[in-house]
Amino acid sequence: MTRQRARTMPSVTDDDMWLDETEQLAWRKYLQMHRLLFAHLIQHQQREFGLSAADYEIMVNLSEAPRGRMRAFELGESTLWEKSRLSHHLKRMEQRGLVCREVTGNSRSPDIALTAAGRAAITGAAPAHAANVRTWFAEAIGPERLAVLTESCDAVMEALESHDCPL
Amino acid sequence: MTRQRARTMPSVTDDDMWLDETEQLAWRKYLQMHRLLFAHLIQHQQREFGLSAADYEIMVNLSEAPRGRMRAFELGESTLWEKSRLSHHLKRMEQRGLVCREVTGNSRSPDIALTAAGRAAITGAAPAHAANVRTWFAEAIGPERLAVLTESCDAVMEALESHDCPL
DNA sequence: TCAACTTTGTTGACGAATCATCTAACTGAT
DNA sequence: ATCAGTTAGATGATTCGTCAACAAAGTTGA
Repeated sequence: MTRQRARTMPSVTDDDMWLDETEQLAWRKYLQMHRLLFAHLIQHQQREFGLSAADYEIMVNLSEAPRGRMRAFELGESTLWEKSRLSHHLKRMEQRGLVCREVTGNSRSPDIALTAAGRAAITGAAPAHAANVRTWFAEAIGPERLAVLTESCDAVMEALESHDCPL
Repeated sequence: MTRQRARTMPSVTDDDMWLDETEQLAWRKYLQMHRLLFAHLIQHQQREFGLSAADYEIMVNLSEAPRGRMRAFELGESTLWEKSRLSHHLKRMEQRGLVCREVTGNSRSPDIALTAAGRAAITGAAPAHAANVRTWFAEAIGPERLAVLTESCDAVMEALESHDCPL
């Protein structure tokens, strides 16, 4: 599996630098699948519930939090978003009335909490979203291949962690 | 009361609407893997070569085209981008000197072609990109699982096409 | 107590993506 | 030839995401 025939200098004409046919196909198909799947999921959710993927991600995290409230940086950790993106997006969601900032007794930065409208929005959207993920992803792939996919995801993430890049 | 299992109609209270543990895990892991993988790929390419994922996608298509030139709508078909996104992005790439618009003999809309600088940019970046995709994706997953993944992608795309949504 | 440092969060500017709209060119039928 | 319908492409407004800089606390240490 390792690439034998390593040369002294990388060159664009050197086949070893490139993906072979199968890898190429797998990669392109993966890219296409991901793009299509997300186009469908997002479009659905946007059209039916007015929630973007970003909105949804925030609100799922909030709704699963112990008391329905989290500090902004905790949201940042679970979503892996940049803090500025998070800040900007929370401001917009606050203006739309989906979340609010509430100061807890002590004088730390405020918690982010779902408003009643916000909670209604996810609980309204979640079933349809779950159903879509199920039919288009989980059921389409099927249990055996899904298990393999999960392994593959682990393998990729391990490779990312071990191989150079601390990101 | 609402907990009894509906048989005839789908319902939000029906367990069948939700993802089970395994599906849930698979989906979240997939989301996380994709996010991490792309963060690494894009960051690398951006940092080392100043090319975004979008730039790269355009230029790969152009470099593989018969005579290194394509009509804009052909690029649109192979990238699956919206035409306005394509138009905006091509304008920016043109301003950066990566591509140019060239009118071919007859009076149709101009072809999009790589400039010398543009060609140099991909041929410079492509090996590193291919190597990254290989180590982080193809080799990490391994040939057997990669084959299964490819099947899964096909299955998802079929499901998307058959099931309602014309997108 | 004071200064350096880290953590948490905000802001503004700019690049990128989407949507709706608009234009020009091609197609084809009368 | 002309009018309608489609296709290819551009544009502007709006929104989203990133980057860099900033600010306000909290922490550590002399």
